[in-house]
Amino acid sequence: MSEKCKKVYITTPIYYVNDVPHIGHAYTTIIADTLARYSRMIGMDVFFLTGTDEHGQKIELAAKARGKSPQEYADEISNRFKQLWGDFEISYDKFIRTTDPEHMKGVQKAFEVMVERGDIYKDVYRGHYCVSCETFFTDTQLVDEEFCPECGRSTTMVEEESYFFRLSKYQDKLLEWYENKPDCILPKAKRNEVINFVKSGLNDLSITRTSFDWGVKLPESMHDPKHVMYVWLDALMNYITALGYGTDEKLMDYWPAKIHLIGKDILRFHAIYWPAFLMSLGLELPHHVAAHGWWTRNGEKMSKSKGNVVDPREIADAYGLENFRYFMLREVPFGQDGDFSQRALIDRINSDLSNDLGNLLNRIIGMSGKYFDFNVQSENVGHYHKEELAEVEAILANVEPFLYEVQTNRYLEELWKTLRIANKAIDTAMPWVKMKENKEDEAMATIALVANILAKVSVLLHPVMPKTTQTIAHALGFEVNNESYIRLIKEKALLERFTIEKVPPLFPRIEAPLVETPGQKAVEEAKKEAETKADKKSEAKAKPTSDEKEPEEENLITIDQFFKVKLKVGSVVEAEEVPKSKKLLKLQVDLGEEKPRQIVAGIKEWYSPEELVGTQVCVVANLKPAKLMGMVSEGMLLAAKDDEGLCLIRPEKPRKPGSAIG
RNA sequence: GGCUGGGUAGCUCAGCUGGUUAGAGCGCUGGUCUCAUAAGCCGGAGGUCGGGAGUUCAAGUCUCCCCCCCGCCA
Repeated sequence: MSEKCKKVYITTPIYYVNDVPHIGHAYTTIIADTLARYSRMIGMDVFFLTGTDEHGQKIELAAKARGKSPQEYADEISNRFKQLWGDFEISYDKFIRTTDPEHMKGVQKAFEVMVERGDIYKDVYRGHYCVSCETFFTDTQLVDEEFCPECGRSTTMVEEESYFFRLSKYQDKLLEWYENKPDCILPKAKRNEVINFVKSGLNDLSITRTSFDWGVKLPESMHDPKHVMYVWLDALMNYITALGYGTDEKLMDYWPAKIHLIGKDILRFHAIYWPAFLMSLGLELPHHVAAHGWWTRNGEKMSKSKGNVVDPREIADAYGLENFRYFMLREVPFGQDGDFSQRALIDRINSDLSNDLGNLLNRIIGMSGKYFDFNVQSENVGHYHKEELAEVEAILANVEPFLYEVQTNRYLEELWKTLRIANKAIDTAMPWVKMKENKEDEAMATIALVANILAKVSVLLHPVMPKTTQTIAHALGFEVNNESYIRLIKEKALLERFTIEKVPPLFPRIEAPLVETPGQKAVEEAKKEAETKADKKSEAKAKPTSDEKEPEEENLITIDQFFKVKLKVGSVVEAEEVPKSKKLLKLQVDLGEEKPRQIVAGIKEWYSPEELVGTQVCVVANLKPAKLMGMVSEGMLLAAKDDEGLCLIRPEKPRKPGSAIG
């Protein structure tokens, strides 16, 4: 952050109220909170925004299904977010809702400006509409030119009057932006994706709808009351309406945003549409759009249907909010997906927080108490520990950029290097030996060195763990704030003296998982993991070379879960090669339904079309349709493969097409 | 199918413009101190750097081909 921009504006996305808060929301918000706290600590004037996105047909319908008005429903979910952020002590300055009157006015104002700029025109929107999903799709999104990519049902062509935004007009300007500001999109790898997308050509954007009501109406000046704004136009504008755009603009000098934190799923909207809107409005572009990855379970995306959703509140309650924050920010490189497991969380807490950080404080408390009645002076640190000091300062002088690039994992890693230096210094200097030799100055210098390192780390760790670091600071006899930041970090100074206070261990070690809910499966697994681990330890000592078998790592499923997969016998009625494909055959398979299913299978290397026709196969019948080389595939064949090749799994005797397998 | 980014120790990953015995953290393991939360510190175990070919005095690091994974697009 350069000196000239003292104002720092940080945002999370506004969360859509069709879902209650989950770990992904918590992750984004905690990153943003950390950046906001850091910026405040170093003396910036920070405005930190979060909120909820509440318009759109989905909300309208969800409300109706619950017998509520959209507003009632939105209020309810929006409150859930507000409550969670309250409980998580998120330091936001404003919580915006797209149903706020000021926001809606601001969006209308923006619409008018875009019209004046000649960037909006009226036309007809043609799209393929899936009644079941209530969603429009373009030609290219359709599967086999007809079917819904979401649910596989057939779609109908619908035409609707709509206003369009001239996105195409901004293609070159966007490319210039990406070119001139290499770090406008973080992480860098994502930037290429965006550039590619833009280079491939931008279509103008349909930005209004007439098919539902729950949204921001067009401005009066348009005299077109049947249109409402499409959700993305409405939603993205929150970043400026929150500052009063179009109403009371006194906060607008926080613009442009320092950083928009988002999940990778909404990168396109933030890296393409949003900057184009801003250009149209004649506003500056944000400095960074930073997209993070997902939290997964065993590599799979969390979802309600899989029952593997992790509740952030539950984890934070069990393990401590700040430990949880530390874990999320330390565990995974920014932009990458991270796998959540209690094992990983526990390992982080034990090795990083208990062993390295917490224990260091205890060592200081122990020695200072025993040898110096809890009073330690730093006067001889420079004399006895010049090298360690220099090493630590060199590391700490270079950590800031990691935070700006949202490389929180690297940032924390660097801080921990200094803790290692501190722990090592104690072992090398051995103050207890020095005390016996009556070298009290040296012993005190070592303790003061370590106390200073811990003090500096506390300051830089404060944005991540606000309360814990304050506890550490208090135990050392100081306060984390802008003043101590300037003194300890900016000026690289030492605290002259420490008045140490004995506190109980900050991070008790955790032996076994503390939570039992993230899906029954997950619990058992976590328990088993812990037990195995414990067993291994004790067994290793008792009988080092036992031939114990590793317990099955595979996840056991219940019979109910198995029966979710509908397996059926099918007869191959047609088969043909897929041109240009080395692997694929296109089959028509009779599953006893009205008409045969089309199944595209990667078996060309092992089977010819001729030998398949008339034979029977086993088919996964309720697989979501997929599009392979432009052809829809409505199922999957069962087959076995080893290094000698692939063979199909077939019924031993012919069965009626459609017979269930189970 | 097109285009990014990857495939490096059990795990997660560093390795810039090619150059001495390929690194870190965690895990495992041997040792050691005692101020400390059975923590710390020191050491070890050895990974054909996805496969193959090539360029070079020299390649994880460049070129070509192939295999596999993630992502974006079609």
